[in-house]
Amino acid sequence: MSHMGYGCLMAFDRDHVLRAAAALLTRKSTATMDEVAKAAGISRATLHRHFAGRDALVRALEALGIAECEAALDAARPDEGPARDAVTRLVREIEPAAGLLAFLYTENQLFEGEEQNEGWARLDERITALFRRGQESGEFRIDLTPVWLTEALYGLFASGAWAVLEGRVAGKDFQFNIVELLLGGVLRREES
Amino acid sequence: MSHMGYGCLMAFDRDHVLRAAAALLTRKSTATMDEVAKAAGISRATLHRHFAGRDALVRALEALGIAECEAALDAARPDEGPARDAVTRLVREIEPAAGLLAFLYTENQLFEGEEQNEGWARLDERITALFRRGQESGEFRIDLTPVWLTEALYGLFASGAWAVLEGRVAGKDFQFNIVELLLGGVLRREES
DNA sequence: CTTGAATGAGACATCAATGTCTCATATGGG
DNA sequence: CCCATATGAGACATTGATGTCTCATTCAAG
Repeated sequence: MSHMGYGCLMAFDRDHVLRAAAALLTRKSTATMDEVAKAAGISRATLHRHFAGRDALVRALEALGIAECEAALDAARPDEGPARDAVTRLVREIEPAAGLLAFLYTENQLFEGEEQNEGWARLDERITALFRRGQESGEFRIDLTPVWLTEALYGLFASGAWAVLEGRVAGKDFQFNIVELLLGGVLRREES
Repeated sequence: MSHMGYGCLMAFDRDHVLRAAAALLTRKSTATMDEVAKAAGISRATLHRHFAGRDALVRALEALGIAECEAALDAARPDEGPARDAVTRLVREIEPAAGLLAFLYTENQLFEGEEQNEGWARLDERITALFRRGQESGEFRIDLTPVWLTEALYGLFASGAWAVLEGRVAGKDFQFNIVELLLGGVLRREES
């Protein structure tokens, strides 16, 4: 009782449960608590003991998604080197979280109330800053706002994640597809 | 009674109701039948008389979205002129339906059962064909598959619609933002 | 005016998911 | 071995949305 810290007997792995929930909800955003529990391999009672309710579960997933994105941003070193390379690194680092991100992106109920997690604003700011840096260095065109580019990047993440999920595109092309489309666009160019 | 065709006394405007529902559900995808009815300015009873249930309503919205997209494709003349111009026309024509499209795009329950509306497949095919035409004519790069480009276009539509809805980007920039990003990409180029 | 049709308002039953509870069981530590 | 703790299974009440029903009202046509 003294130190009930993590790791005593706990057959319960919070991280594992969250990831299972994310994987399921990415495919079926209306999944029941029962289905989530089943997907995580635990009973509904246990799921409910650790997450006060569906809302709390979604909030936890939101926090997880934000944390993974921030970690990805850290790992991508967005302030180093050419902005285009930083964008490439960012997409690569965020790829494992793309499914979760796609789910959260569509869970617009999160953004209904005014009490939205300020983590999104931080993320937006960091990604926006990256695009702005690319514009100021002359690498990126300046007629598309950094805010729009950030939104578009989210959309491409969602599209990419779903396209892979449904088997329309190969999972190994995820990074290539997003980076090449975002940076280079569709038009063919004669260039270096 | 003889000819109860549309237009007798009907204060009920099916199209108006569907558009109100689309506008509401685009912002709050979990809106109640009650809220939908209120948003459409009719009673829940009437709403229920014309749409057997929430499911039927969503199906009707799906059919409306597909019809609008097909109309947009027709109007865009995807087989005429340079493919890049056809894409530009397509984005312009589809813009009014972008919000509805974004809602349907996230309503992935529609694609759970195997009985998904074949209209999507037709649309996918037509848009994919446009990108393929651009590749074959040498306008578009060939290292991004037409299928991915189609998925990405959907994602950009959703991103654009939401960004406008939340006031992050100006509505008048919708077409420009999407077309320029999709065709030209972010990288700055020295060119014509 | 009279009539038929559609609507609005509200009552009502139904149903699914949620949240809470109890109890039996297993498991690890002392 | 004994105890504490966490879990699984399931019963149970609650809640919110849904779908159905009735009835009064309105409105246009005849």
